[in-house]
Amino acid sequence: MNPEKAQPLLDYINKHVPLTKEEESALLSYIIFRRYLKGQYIVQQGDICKYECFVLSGCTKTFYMDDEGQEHIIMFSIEDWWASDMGSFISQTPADFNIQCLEDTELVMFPYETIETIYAEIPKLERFFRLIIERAFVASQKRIVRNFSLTAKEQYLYFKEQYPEIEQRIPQYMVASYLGITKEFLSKIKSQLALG
Amino acid sequence: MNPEKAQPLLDYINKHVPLTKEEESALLSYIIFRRYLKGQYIVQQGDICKYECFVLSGCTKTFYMDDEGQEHIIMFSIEDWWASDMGSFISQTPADFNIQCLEDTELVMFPYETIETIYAEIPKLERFFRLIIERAFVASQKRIVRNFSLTAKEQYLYFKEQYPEIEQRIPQYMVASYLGITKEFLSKIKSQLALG
DNA sequence: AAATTGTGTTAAACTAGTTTAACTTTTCGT
DNA sequence: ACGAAAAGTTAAACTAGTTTAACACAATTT
Repeated sequence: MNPEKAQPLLDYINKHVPLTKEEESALLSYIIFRRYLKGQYIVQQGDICKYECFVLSGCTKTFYMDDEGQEHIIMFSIEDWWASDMGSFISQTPADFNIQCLEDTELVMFPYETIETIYAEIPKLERFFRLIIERAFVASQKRIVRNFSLTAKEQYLYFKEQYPEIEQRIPQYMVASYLGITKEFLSKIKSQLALG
Repeated sequence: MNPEKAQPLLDYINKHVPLTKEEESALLSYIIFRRYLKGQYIVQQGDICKYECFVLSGCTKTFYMDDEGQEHIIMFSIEDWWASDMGSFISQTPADFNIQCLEDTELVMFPYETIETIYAEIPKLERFFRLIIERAFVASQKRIVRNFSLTAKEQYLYFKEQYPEIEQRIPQYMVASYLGITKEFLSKIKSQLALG
C-alpha cells in the first residue's frame, strides 16, 4: 500500500514497537488501503470478518441487532482506533456485529490471509498486537465495571469527559444506544443537567 | 518451579503453542508455585499487581468495592483459568480489583520482573499470551452485549449453562453479585424458575 | 417552497430490579 | 451436639429507566 497514506498507522505502531525501515516496507506489502462512504458497511452480522481495520480518517460504529430488531452500539472508532469483530476475525466464524461508517472513512486493512505471515516475518508486530489487545481488554473490563456501578447519568458524564470529540460527531440517539439507555431517557438526563 | 506441579500449565500452553523441552524448562525457571488458603487475598485493591496467576486448583473471585462499600464480582477463576488485575499488571499502577481465594488454591505465578525475559527468551509465549488475551477480550465484549440485551433471568440461565461447575462451588449471593443483581432478586428468579 | 426524513423533546403510564426488614435454613467452630 | 454466624427466602414499598405517543425542529430531497 501507498506509504504516504500509511503514515498515521506507522506512527501509531512505532509508539509501541519501533520498526526498522525494512520492517515498515515489509508490513506495507501485506496491508490494504481502502475508502468507504458514509453509510457503507465494513462488516455485516453473520459474515466472516476478514480484516482488522485501523481508522485513518472518518468514524465507524460497531453494533448488533437483537432479536427485537433493536440496535445496540458496542463502540465507535475514529482516527487511530481499530474497528473489527475480533471474535469473528480470530476464529473465522460468523460476525456478531455490524461495522458501519458514520462518515466517509479511510482504513488500513490487515487481511486474515496475511496476518500469520506478518507475525512470522515481523515478530515485533506480534508483540504490538499483544500490547494493544491487552489495553483493549482492560478497557472492556472497566466498561463492565461502569455498567455495574454507575447510574445512567454518571455514565453519560463519563462518556462526555472521555470522548468529547466523539460526542460532537454523532447523533444523540447513538450515544444513548452506546450507553445502553433509551434516547428519551438520555434527553431527560441532558435537560436535568442543563438546569442543575 | 517443580515440573510435576506445573504439568497442567504446560498442557494448557502446549494446546496453543507447542513448546520444546528446552523451552519448557526455561519457562519453569522464571515462574513460581504458590499455595493460598481459603479467604486469603492474592491481590488487594490499591496494591500493584505483581503477578499473572494460572490456577492449578481451587477457586478465586475477582471483585471491587464501590464507594458505598458494595462488592461487585467481575469474574471467578477455577482450574486452568487465569487470575490477575491486568490493568494493574501491565502498567504497574494500583489495582482496581481484589482477588480472593474462595477455596484453598494452588497457583503458578508469572512475576512482572521476569515476564519480559520470558517473552524475549521464548517468543512463542508472546504469541501464547496474544492468543489468550484475544479470547479474553472477545469474552469480555460478549459479556457487555449480554448485559445490554438480556434480562436478569436470561443472564442467570446463561451463567448456569456456561459455568455449571462454578455454580456448584460458590454461594448464591456471589452469583447475584457476578450477574449485577441483588441476592434477593436472584432468589426470586430461582423460585420463579422452580415453578414454571 | 413544500414535502419528507431524520433527530430531539416532553410527559404519563408502566416494569424490572432495589431496598428494607423480618424470618428460616444451613454451615461451621468449639 | 450446640450456639453463632453465614447464606437464603419472602414480601411490601420504592425507584431508575422503559414504553408509548404526540409534538417540534432541523436537514435533505424534489
